[in-house]
Parts: sequence; C-alpha cells; structure tokens
Amino acid sequence: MIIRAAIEVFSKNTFQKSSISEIAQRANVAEGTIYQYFKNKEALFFAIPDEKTKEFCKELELHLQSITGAFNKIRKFIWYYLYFFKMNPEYARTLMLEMRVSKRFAKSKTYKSLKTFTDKALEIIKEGQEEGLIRKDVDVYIIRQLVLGILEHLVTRWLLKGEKYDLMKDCSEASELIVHGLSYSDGIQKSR
Amino acid sequence: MIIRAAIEVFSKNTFQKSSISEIAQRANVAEGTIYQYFKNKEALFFAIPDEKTKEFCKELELHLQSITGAFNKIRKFIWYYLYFFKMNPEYARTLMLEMRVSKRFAKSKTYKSLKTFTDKALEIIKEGQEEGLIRKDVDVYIIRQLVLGILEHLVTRWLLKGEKYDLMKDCSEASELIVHGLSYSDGIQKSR
Amino acid sequence: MIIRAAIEVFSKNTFQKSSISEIAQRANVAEGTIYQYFKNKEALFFAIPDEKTKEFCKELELHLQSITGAFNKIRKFIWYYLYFFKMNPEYARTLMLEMRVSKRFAKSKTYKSLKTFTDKALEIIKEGQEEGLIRKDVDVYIIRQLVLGILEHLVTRWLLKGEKYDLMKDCSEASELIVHGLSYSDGIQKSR
Amino acid sequence: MIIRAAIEVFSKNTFQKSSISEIAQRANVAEGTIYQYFKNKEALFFAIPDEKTKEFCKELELHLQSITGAFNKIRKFIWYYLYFFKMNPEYARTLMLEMRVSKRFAKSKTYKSLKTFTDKALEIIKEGQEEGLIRKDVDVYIIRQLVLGILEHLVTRWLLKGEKYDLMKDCSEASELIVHGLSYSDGIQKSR
DNA sequence: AATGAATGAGAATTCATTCAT
DNA sequence: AATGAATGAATTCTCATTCAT
Repeated sequence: MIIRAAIEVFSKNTFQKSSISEIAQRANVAEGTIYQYFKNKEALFFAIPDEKTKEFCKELELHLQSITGAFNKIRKFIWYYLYFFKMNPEYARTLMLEMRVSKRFAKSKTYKSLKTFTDKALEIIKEGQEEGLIRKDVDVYIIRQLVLGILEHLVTRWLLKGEKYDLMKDCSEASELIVHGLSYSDGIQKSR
Repeated sequence: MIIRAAIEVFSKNTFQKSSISEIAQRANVAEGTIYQYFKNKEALFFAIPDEKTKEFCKELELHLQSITGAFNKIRKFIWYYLYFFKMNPEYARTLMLEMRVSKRFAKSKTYKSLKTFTDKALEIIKEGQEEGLIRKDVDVYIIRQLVLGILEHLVTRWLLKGEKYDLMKDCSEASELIVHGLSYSDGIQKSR
Repeated sequence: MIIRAAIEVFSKNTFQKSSISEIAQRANVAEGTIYQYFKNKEALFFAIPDEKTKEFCKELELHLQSITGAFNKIRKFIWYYLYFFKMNPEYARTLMLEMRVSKRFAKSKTYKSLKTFTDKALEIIKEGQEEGLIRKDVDVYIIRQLVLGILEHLVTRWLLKGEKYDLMKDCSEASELIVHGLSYSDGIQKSR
Repeated sequence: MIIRAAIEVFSKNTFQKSSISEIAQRANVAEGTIYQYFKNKEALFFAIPDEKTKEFCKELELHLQSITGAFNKIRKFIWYYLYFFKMNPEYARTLMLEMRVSKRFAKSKTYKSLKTFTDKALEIIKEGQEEGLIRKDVDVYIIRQLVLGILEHLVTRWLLKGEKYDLMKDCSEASELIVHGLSYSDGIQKSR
C-alpha cells in the first residue's frame, strides 16, 4: 500500500516536492509507519523500481515466449517496452523523469535491479549476432546502449509532451530503423 | 558573471538544492542583484541554455563549413555534439540531468531556443534524403528524434557514470551505426 | 500558550513587524508547532479575538446580572467595556490599532465572532426603546454605531496617548452624555 | 507630484506593502529623487496629511461662513467632514486606516497639523456653551472627543464596508443625535 | 507495530536606502 | 538635481524525521 501510494505521489511532483505526509495519507497509515518500513524518503523512492522491474521482466518473458529470430524478439521487446510504460504512465514519470537522471539512484543498489532487464536486452543482441543477423563489428554493449537510449528517449518525449499522443504511434517505424541499423548492409548475410 | 556562477552551482546540485546565496557569492554580487536581472530562481535557471545554445550553434556552424555530403555532416554533427558536452561538463549536467527532464522547462520559452539547434539536425537529414542517401520511408521527425535521443543518452550515461571514461570513446562506432541505420540497405540507391 | 504569546508580541509591534519566531520563543514551542495549529501568521492573528471576545461576553453577562433599566445597563456596558480594555491593554492595542482597521479582518470569519458582543448592545438599546426611555425616532443600528464608535474612540485615544492616563477617567461623563443623547428631550416620556 | 502619487499608492495598500518604487513610477521620477525631498518612506507618508489638512480647513472655513448658531455650525461641520472624506476616499483610507492608529504618527510633528482642525471643533463647542445651547456640565474636551470619535467611526465603517453605501446617508440622523446629546434636557435653558 | 505531535533547519524573495555618476 | 544599480538584512513557511505513548 505504501509503495502504491508512493508511485502515485512521486509521479505527480518532483521527488523534492512530494511529501511523506501525502504518501501517508494516501496509504492510510501514519507518517511514522512509513519509517518503520523505509529508512527515509529516498529509500522509499528507490524501492519503487524494485517492484516494478520484477513485474516488467516477468511479463516480458511471457511475451517473448515462442518467438524465434533475434529481430522478431527485438521487435517484440521494443513493442512491450513502449506498451508497458504506456500502461504505467505514473511509474514512467517517476522512472524516466526522476530516477534515470539521479546520480544517487545510479549509485544505489536498486539501480542494479534493473540489470535483470538490461541483461535480457544483451542476451537477445548476442543471439542475433550468433544467428548472423546482427553486425558483429560493433560492440554489443554499444548496441544495447543505443537501443535502450532510443526507447528511453521515446518515452521521455511522450511524457514531456503531456502524454497527449499515443506512445505506440511510432513503434513500428522506430523498430524498423533500429533493426535496419543493426543489420548487415548487404542482402547476403541478411538472407542467411 | 551571474550566469557563469549559476552554471557552476546548478551543475553541482539539484535545482532545488542550489541556493541563490551560493550563486551570488560565486558571482561576487549581492543576492538582491540577481533579482534585478532575473525574475526568480527559475528564470535564472532557464537563462542558462539560452546562452549556451547560441554558443553551441555558432561553433557547430563553423565545424560544418566546407563539409559535403549529408553523412559526413552527420558524422561531424555527432562528433561536435559529444565534443561540446565533453568540454562543458557542468552545463551538460545541468541540461541533461535537470532541464531535459523538467516539464516546466519543456513548457518554457527557453525550450524553444533549442529549436535553432534541432532545426539544424532536421536540415541535414532532409538534405540527406534529397541526396538519396537517407531512406525516405521513415518520417524525418522520427529520424531526428532517434538520432538526438541516442546522443542525449550517450551524454547522460557518461554523466551518471561520473564522467570517468572518455565521452568520445564510442563516437565513431555510434556514428557508424546511426549512419548505417539511416541508409538504404542495398547499394543501388546509395550510389545514386 | 501560543495565543497568549501572540497577544503579547502582536501588541508590541505591527502585524507585519511581529515575527513568528518571537511568538514561538515566548510560547516555548518550535516555530513549526505554530503551523500545526494555525494555517499561517494571519490565521493566528485572527484567532486572538475569537478567544478574547468569548471571555469579554461571558464576563459582561455576569456584570449585567440583576441590573434593571436600559440606561443602567448602558452605563454598566460602557463601564465594563472600558474596564475590560483597561485590564487587557495588550489585546486592546491589537484589536483597536490593528484589527479594527484591517480590511482583511473585516472580511474574515473571525470578524463575525464579534457579533455576539455587538448583538448584546443592540438588545439593550431595543429594550430601552420598549421601556420608552430611548428615542424611537432614530434607527437602532445608528444608535449602536454611535455608541460603539465613541467607545472605540475612547480606547484608541488612550492607547495612542501611551496609556498614560486612566482610561476610566471620563467614563461617567461620557456615559452621561451618551445616555442623555439617547433620551427624549422632555420630561414627560422619560417619566413614563 | 510625489505626494499625489503617494496618496494613490498608500491608499491601495498598507504602509508596509506600499513600495517606494511604485510611488516613483507613478510620479514619473526615479526612486532616488524621492529621497531628495523626503528623508525616508515614513516622512513621505506623514507629509500627506499636512497638505490635505490645509485643504480641508480652508474649505471648511468657507462653508461655515455666514452660518450662525453653534448647532447650525455643528451640523455644517459634521456635514462637511463626511462630505470631504466622501470626495477624498483615497486620503480617507490612508488617514483613517493607517495613520490614525499609528503610534509613530501620534507622536509625529505632522500630527500637530491636525490641530488647526480640532481647534476649530473646540471653538464651535465653546461658542455653543456661551450661547447657552451646549451643556456646561461636561468638559469641552470630552465633548469634542465624542463628536470627532463618532465622525471618525462613521468614516472608518464606511471604508471597511468597501465604500459601498453613501457615506452621507446617516448624516442628518447622526447630527440630530449629537446635537441632542449636547443640549440641555429641559426647554428652559435651551430657550435662554 | 503503529501513531502523530513536535521539531527546527533552511532558503527565496522583497525593498528601503545609498551613492557614484 | 536627478538617476537607478547595487545592496543585504530580515522573515515566513515547509517537511523529513524522531520518539514517547
């Protein structure tokens, strides 16, 4: 209950402007109670992605079931990424506009809980290279970075524009560009 | 002097945690003086990119001089983008970790001063399409978004990792991937 | 305790010049504590007459017990009014020199709490008219206004002169003039 | 020009909330210029009634010309008093709601400039006593105080009620009550 | 385990006044 | 005489955190 309330409140305002008292009210507990479960405001803040990342990864796994071919997996990955944040706009705001740019978060333990997720991306890219679909002349880590960078950017833009358009709108075009960028340029390897 | 001091201070802390009094001290003026030139703390904050964007655009223009071919321009654009933020890490922190992610900034007038710069990116992409180098099946705005998204992401990551590695490190690989992603897949159109 | 401290402090200075920190010190609480009980400085300020008016009315009621005849009641009313402010000079200063003259106060809810008191004055005047003592050719509201106006003025003058003379000094003469002004001019009605 | 601007500005806000810069703007001079003519904000504030009182007394004198009988003079005095403040509501606000309750004003030199005016009231009352119209058993100073107190109260109430009704409305009834209060009760002395 | 009253540090902003030009 | 840029003191209010109950 506390975490759910925290997501609601943190997503409305900045971390700084969100108040423990409002979170307590929404969670129907006393302020002091929050401090029984979380060391301080920041700890509560960082506890949010722990939960949400688990949720994301579990669902992602299901969506990737029975899909073959790295590019198809990548397309699905991109689709689900955008879909997930479309469905969780409050969490999106908190993660993208607050946490992602916080140095303290980047150093926190919680940050590592995102690893489950970034590892998945890495796995698919490596698979693609082994299949001979994805170019091997570029470092996998760089590739992953670019792909995730684009996705984060798409979500961030959508949030900053007030979530007024459909986040999925450009999904297929973006997918196409990304997949294309990762492929070899000549048909030969591609057709393999 | 005030703006210079503001960049220094805002880059060390959050907007919230940066204090006018510290900025005043660094700028060697009284606190009140700042309020003669800027309506409030936020106005001072938003005045920073105004100046810096001008500087960026002016220099970018020089660097693009005498370069022909959209892809070469894009490579230069990417290079200069990373180079500029490498040389202005304090501004980078302020822009990428604070402003870029602020709804108030996205709605501010200052935000529009960035247009000079994003317009330049658009121009090059269109040029590339006319030259027949860049694929025409994807919307120019989406292309621009992806490219700028990747660049922002590279800088942001670097900042969050404590600027411990060389931001330029992956410049050429990233350029390559981007340029590749924007090209047609078969040699025919490319050679046109 | 907070209200008591507030009366002391507000009576020394203007509302503007009175500081929350001084009130907190005098009340032996932290500044923040004041804000748990009063929304802001103004709310605390306006809370003062709420309490004091209650006190005034309760005592007034006792003093009027067993007194018969509207004029005797009026004399007692005048006497107690002056006596009360003589005994509460700090509250007098706050009420007469600050609140009475503040538009924000005139519009506040608290202002209405004074009604208990002004209603009492009206009641006595009406009683006097029914008894045939007080002239009926002048509106009761105007009569009340004049009487209260005179009383406020007496207290205000006393305060402005530094409370150096005895506020009760002119009590009987003023009473006499007022009572006389309210009576019919010829003996006939008076003796009725 | 400065004083005229000052009246406008001070009448809109509290003394505290009125700013020199706004007065300067309205007077079309620089802030510094004000300090060439007035030692400080308070001196400027207190300079206002100096001028206005002169104006008031001069006109009052004219209105009293050729009027005979103390009661007629008193009626005229009351009438002109209310009329003057009705016509000068901005000054009324400044004088009644700010100055009249300021201890600093009560001690200032300017306060004495009001003496011209209060002396006039005294003169009329004494005249009335000599004529045998006004009771001699009450001190002239008390009488004056009551009369002026009532008038100040009428104006103050009107201001606090937002000047929404006609200040002159109750003029004749109030005059009547006052004159009556000052008279002897039996016909004998009155007719003397 | 839960509460919630009390705490008190911390910061933006205003504006009267000065004084070099 | 007029200017107006610079000053910097001074104060309200917020809110994370504690701890006795």
